Amino acid sequence: MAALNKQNLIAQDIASKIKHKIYQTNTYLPSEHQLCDLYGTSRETIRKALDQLNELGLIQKIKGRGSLVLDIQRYTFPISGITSFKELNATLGMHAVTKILHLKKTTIPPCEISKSAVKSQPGFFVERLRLIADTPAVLDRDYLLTPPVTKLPKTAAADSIYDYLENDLGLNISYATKEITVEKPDDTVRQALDLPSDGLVVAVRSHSYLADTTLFQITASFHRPDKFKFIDFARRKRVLSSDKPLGGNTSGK
Amino acid sequence: MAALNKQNLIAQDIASKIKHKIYQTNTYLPSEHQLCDLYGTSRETIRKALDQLNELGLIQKIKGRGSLVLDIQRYTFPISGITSFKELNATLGMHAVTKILHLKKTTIPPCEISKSAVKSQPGFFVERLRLIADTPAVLDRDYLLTPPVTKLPKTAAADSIYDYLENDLGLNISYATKEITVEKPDDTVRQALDLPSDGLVVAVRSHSYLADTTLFQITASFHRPDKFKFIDFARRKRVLSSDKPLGGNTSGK
DNA sequence: GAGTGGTCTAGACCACACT
DNA sequence: GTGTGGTCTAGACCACTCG
Repeated sequence: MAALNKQNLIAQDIASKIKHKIYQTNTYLPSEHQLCDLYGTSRETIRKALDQLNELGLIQKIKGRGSLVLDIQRYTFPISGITSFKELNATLGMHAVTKILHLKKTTIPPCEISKSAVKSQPGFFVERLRLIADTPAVLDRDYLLTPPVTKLPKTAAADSIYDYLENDLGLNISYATKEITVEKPDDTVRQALDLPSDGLVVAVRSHSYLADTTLFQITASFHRPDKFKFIDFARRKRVLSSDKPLGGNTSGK
Repeated sequence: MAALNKQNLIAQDIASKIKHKIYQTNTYLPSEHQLCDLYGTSRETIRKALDQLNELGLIQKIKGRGSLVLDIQRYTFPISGITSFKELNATLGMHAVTKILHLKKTTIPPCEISKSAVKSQPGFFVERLRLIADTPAVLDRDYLLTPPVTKLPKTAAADSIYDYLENDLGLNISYATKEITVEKPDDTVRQALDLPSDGLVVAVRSHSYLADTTLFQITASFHRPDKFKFIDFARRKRVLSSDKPLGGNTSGK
């Protein structure tokens, strides 16, 4: 399913060894040179594999010392980012259940779609309730646009939509924007999540795109405030601060 | 301040040109080959620069076509991730004001530090109120551990602690874990943010680390629910799913 | 000084998109 | 076919850490 190139295989192999404590927390991985021998590749390929693990927060590379296996995995494995509920459920062992409330083919009105979209689009609407330990925790509303998403069987919605889109429809899911706010629920949400009449709800709205930048999904997830937890691992990025262009070409005075 | 290597300079230059509309949204950047000529570097160096922009969500690389400038910058410039309030303020033009409520040197009790830390540590405690358009929006509580943070003048706290740590103390801020929940505020928070007695508050707690994995900061930010918005850009990562190690060595059945 | 990661190069071959 | 990005290589030099 994923790519079968060397750097990904190596990254997955090392990640798996970290997960299984073959490489232990607070110890160093073999040096890049040793990994070259181990996997029979060039150093740049090893480095690209390690970069993936670094980005995920599995390791920290320290110049002159080595690549240290970090401790954060426990609570940061793959949350945040763009991950499906089923994947979360699996990695966290949450013992959750999904109940489909609605699933229908409709025409999605522009207001439900990005501000930029002008005309309405056909697609699927799915409303699902997620129960954790038998109590309602999340209500998901998904709009799946039909130019890329041509079919959506009920079994896929009950299992994992992402899994279906990637493996059955062969879509190349690439990135998403996500926005978290706290707001007043509508009646459906309030009842489904069993919230008090003056209660608030955490709304996570996202737009998801394919590798060719096609928008294929708009989601709103409503979480009970007392069940909501969002965990993130972030690296410091220093790209956007300073402001003068390089010596190159345009924008002179 | 940042690194002075080619790939970073190129990334910053291109980011700046995107910001200034020299490279426009929904158009393609010059090809990697052209960028090689433009900057006089090898292609791998160009690619590493583009990878940074890709990771930030500024561009989308499409095989066979080119690197498309994305549209998302408007609302996703550098939020999320690990960014200081001052940086946010600057990039978003929020017109915000910081008021210092407390700043003192103390001994930080273990309970305020990571579960793993056992003994108490000396450090600074700072409590700051952030006003946006003259109304209280966020209360920040920062613990700065004194092994790395040796001094903390009041002017730094009023301006930007990150700026001070990076530029004056020369610390190499690298990564953070972050957790968002919704909870009942304590009295101080409720009063400072002017919340109703039964109201909720959004809590963002984070642990920040240096490049050598030293913990240097523990923060809790309390946001008024009606002012809170968290925006994120995320790329789909596919590293941690499958589970069999490579042909390499250990873990046989 | 020996070992580590950080950066960079100049090639190579591939897969994909467009025409 | 031409041009694009995706992957990979085998080297090089540097900066850092640690003994």
